[in-house]
Amino acid sequence: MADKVKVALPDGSKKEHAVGTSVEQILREFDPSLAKTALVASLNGRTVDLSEKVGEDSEVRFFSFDSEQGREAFWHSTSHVMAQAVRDLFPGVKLAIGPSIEEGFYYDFDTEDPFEPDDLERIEKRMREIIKQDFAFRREEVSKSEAEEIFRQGGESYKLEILSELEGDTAVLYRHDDFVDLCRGPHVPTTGVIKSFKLLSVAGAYWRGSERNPMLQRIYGVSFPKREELDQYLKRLEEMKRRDHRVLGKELELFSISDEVGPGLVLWHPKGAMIRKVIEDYWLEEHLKHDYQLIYTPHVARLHLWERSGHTGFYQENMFSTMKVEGEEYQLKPMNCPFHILIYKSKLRSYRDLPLKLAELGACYRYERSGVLLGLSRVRGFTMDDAHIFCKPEQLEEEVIKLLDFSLSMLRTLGFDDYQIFLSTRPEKSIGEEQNWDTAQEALRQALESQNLEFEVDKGGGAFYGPKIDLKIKDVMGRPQQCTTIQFDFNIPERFDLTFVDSDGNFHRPIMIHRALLGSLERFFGVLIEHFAGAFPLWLSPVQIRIMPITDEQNPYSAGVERRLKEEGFRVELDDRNEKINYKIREAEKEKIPYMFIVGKKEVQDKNLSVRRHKKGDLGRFDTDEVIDKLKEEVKKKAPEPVSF
RNA sequence: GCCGAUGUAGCUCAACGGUAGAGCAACUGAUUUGUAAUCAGUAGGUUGGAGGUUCGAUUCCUCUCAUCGGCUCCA
Repeated sequence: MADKVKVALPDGSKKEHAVGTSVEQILREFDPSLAKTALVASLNGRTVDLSEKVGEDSEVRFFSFDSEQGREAFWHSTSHVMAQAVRDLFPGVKLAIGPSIEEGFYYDFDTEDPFEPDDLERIEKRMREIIKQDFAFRREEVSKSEAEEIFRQGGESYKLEILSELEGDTAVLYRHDDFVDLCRGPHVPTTGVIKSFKLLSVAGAYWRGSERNPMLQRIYGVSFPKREELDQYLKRLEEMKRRDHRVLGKELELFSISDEVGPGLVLWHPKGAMIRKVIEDYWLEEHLKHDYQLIYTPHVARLHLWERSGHTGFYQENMFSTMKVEGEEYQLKPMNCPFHILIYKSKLRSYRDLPLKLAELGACYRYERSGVLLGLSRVRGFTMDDAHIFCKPEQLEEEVIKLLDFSLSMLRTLGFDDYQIFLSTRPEKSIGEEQNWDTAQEALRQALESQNLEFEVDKGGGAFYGPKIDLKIKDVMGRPQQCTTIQFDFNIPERFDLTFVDSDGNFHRPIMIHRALLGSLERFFGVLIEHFAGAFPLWLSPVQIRIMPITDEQNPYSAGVERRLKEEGFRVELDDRNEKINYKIREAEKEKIPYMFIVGKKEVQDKNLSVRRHKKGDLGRFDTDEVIDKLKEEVKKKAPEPVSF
C-alpha cells in the first residue's frame, strides 16, 4: 500500500501528501487565509469534516459559510449545541431530529412540558457557554449495536428508531463535550466558530410529520459566523413583517377577514377591489388576445356532477359539505373543470375547433383545516384564474410553449421577473396509460427546453391524473411563491367521455390542460401587496392621485382639476379638508398614493400643478396637460417605476 | 385537526383579584396654513363568547370561537 496520495486542490494543482494527513493540514498549507473561514470540505465530492484524513488519491474542495455545504454544517452544528443546552437544562427530554433548513436549523424534542418563550433565553444562555468553551466536534464510527447500547441507556427511543432503519452495520456518532448524537455529519471543527445565533420560535411538530405520531416540541433558530450577519438577518425579518399583507391590508383598507363571515373568507374593500378589477381587466384583455373565450359558471352544482368528475372520491376531504335543495344534494364547487367540460360537451366538436380554450375567473370553495388558514395566502373561498385547454395530442407541445410565454409575460407586467420552474412527473399512485404519461412528460420537457427555461424535475410530484409544470415567482424579498400551474389531465376527459371528430371522420379523445396563471386572485393579491410593500405602481393603485389645496381659497380650482382628471380616466381624490398641507401630505404618503398634486396661490394663478411623488418628494411645478400626458403614459405602459418628470 | 402563544375603544398598547386608561383615528369648534403630525374640547368598552371559583374577575379555572408561530396539504 502506498504511503503517499495525490491530492488535487481547488486551484487545479496537485500535491502529494502522506496517507492520513488531515484535510485541515492540507488546507493550512494550501491557503492559510481560507483556513480561517473554511468549515467543511469535500473529498471526491463527499462532504466531510476538516478533521477527515485522506486515504486515497482525492480531489479536495473547501467550504465556508458562503456555500451551501458550509451553511448546512454550520446550522446543523448549532442545532447540536442547542440540543445539548436543552438536555442540560431539561433532563428527561428525548431527542428526535435536528437538521439544518433553508434558513437556519431546528431540533425536535419530546418533552412532557412544552417550552415557553422564556425558556429560549435560558437555552440561549447555556448555548453561549457551550460555544465559549470551544468544544471540538468529534466524529466516531461505531457498530450499530454499540450505538444502540448508547442510546438505549440514554432512553433515546427516537434515535433507536432512526438507528434501526439505517442500512449497513455501522453508525456515525458525533460528540462534543459530553454530548453525543446520531448524525451523518459533517460538522464544523468546534463549537467556538458559532459566533452569533438566535433562537426564533417554539412550535409543535409531529414526529416524522405524521399526525398519527406523537407531537414533539420544535425549536427554530438561526446562526452566523459574524454578528453583523445575524443583525442583517433580523433586519430582514423586520422588513418582512413590515410588508406583511395582513398588516398592510388593514392599514391600507384593502381587505379584511371577519369572524362573523367565517375563517378564510375574504371581504374585498373598495381599494382592494379596485386593484383586483384592474388586474381582472388586464387578465381578460390578454386572454382574449391569446384566443381564450370567456365563460361564467355557477358556484354550486348537483352532487351528481362531482360524482361523475370523481371529486367526491379523490377530493372529498377538501370539499365543503353538501346542501340539500328540494330533496337533491348540491355541492359548492372546489374547482371549475366539470363546468368547463360540460360547455365543451354542449355540442359536437371538430378538430377544427381545437385547441379550444375556455377561461373563467371562477370562485371556488375548499375546506381547509382550521390550522392552515393564513391571511390571503391560504383561504377557504377564492377566485381561480382558471382555464381549460382542449387539444389534440400533437398540439400539446405548442400549447405549453404558448402557456409558458403567456404566463411569464403576464407575471413580468405585474412586477415579477424572477421565478423557478418545476416539472412534476408521474407519482406512484396514478391513472392513465403509461404511454400517455411518457408522451405528455416529454411534451412538457420539450416545451421547457425549447424556450431555454431552466427547470427542476420533481420526480413523482405530479397529480395522479397527469404531469404538471409549476411556476414559483420570487418576490422582492426572494421568497418563492406558488403561482402558475399547468396540469395535464388524462382522467377527466375519460370520465366525461370527451370526443372530437378528427379529419379522418372518427371520434378521438382530446387532451385537457388545466391551468391557472396567477393561481388564485386572493393569494396573488397577497403576494402583490408584499412585493410592493403596499406601494403599488400607478396603473394598479386604487387611488392614483390626490389633489391637495393649501387653503380653501384653492378649492374651486382644485375641484376643476379633479373633474378634468376624472374625465381623463384617473382615479383621483380631492382633499379639501381644513387641514395644513403638511398634514395632508403626511396622510397621503402613509396611504402610499403615487401622486400628490399640491395647489396653492401660485398654481391657481399660473393654471398649473405642483407634483409630488410618493417616497420621492416634490418634483416641481408643471403644466397640467404635460402632467396628464406623463401620467397617462405611465399607466399605459403599466410601468413598475414612475416616469421621469 | 394537533402543539404552543395571543385576544382590552376603529388602530397600537396600559391596568397587584377591588366599578377599565393613554396615544393616534372619529366627532365639534377655533385656526386659512407651501411639501411627512395646528390647538382645544366631546364621545367612544357586556375586556372575543359561555360557564365556574370568589363578597368581588380584564386578572384565577373550565369549555368555546378566532388570530398568530409551526406540523400536513395545496390555488
